[in-house]
Amino acid sequence: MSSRSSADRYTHLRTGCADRGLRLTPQREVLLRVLSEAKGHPTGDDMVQRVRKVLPTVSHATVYRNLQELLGEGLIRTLEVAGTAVQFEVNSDDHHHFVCRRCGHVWDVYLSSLDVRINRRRTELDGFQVDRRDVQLHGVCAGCR
Amino acid sequence: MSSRSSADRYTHLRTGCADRGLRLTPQREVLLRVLSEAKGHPTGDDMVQRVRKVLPTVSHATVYRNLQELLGEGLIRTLEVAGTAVQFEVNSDDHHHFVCRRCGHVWDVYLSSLDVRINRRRTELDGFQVDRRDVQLHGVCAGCR
DNA sequence: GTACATGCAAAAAATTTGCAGAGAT
DNA sequence: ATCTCTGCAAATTTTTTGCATGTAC
Repeated sequence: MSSRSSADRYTHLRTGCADRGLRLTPQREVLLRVLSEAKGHPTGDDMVQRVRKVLPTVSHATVYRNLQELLGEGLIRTLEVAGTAVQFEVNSDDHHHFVCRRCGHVWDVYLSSLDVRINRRRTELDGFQVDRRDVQLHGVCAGCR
Repeated sequence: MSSRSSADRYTHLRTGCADRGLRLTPQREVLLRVLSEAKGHPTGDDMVQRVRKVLPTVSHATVYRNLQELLGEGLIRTLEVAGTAVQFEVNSDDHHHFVCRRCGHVWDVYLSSLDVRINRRRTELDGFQVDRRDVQLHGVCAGCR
């Protein structure tokens, strides 16, 4: 309900890494910090730039590899915005998104309730583990109408 | 409810283009056909290859430009799968998706009901036009567990 | 000590752009 | 005649890979 603080997010990511046996290298540590402090929806390259403010020699490869790893562990997630680089977001608040199909901008959407009922007859998900339900509203924002 | 046929999808796309003043060039016509017949979630480059089966000289630029245009008009949509090319899908059935965070594969999910209530106090969407509500389930598929 | 992580540098993949000419209305 | 659309070709952007070296545990 209440927004999680940046420090909380950092702790959550750090614990998540530890639990999964991911070592806490300086590069990864800075990335986690950057992620936990991120507002909006930075791209992979954004992240490289931000980490470089602290560790100027960090390589693209390292940041991208780490992002992939965190994604695979479910610690961060991505957003779909066609025609741009993948945008990342830290798993924290339970919020959703509106994406404008004209300008591609993303707005956060908070729900007061969400009821999703899967049609099991038409959907094959046996043995699947569902960790998250994301709602994306698509349309045209006020500025683009 | 029932699946729309490929011919119906094609008609829908073609009408959509006409309504918006998009000319029906041979290249665009083949692309619409390819889109309407697409199973799964082809990438931009997939689409180039498929159009080239009919028009071998079509350029990347043309296909990508057209995809962007159709996206902007809301006639097709994209899916988010980190670490892959953008995947497209024709606006047709009212289905949703499960994305495996390990292998990145996408499964179609059909819902028997969907109730989304926006918290207006916390969400600023005044003057926004919402055309679609997409649910993405995230987790780990049976094969990756 | 050992598996994991990084840097480097290059390659691969994906997408966009400018411009001149062709085609639709 | 005009405005849209295309092809070409190159550039840009984004992401990944292989391998030798370094380091957290």
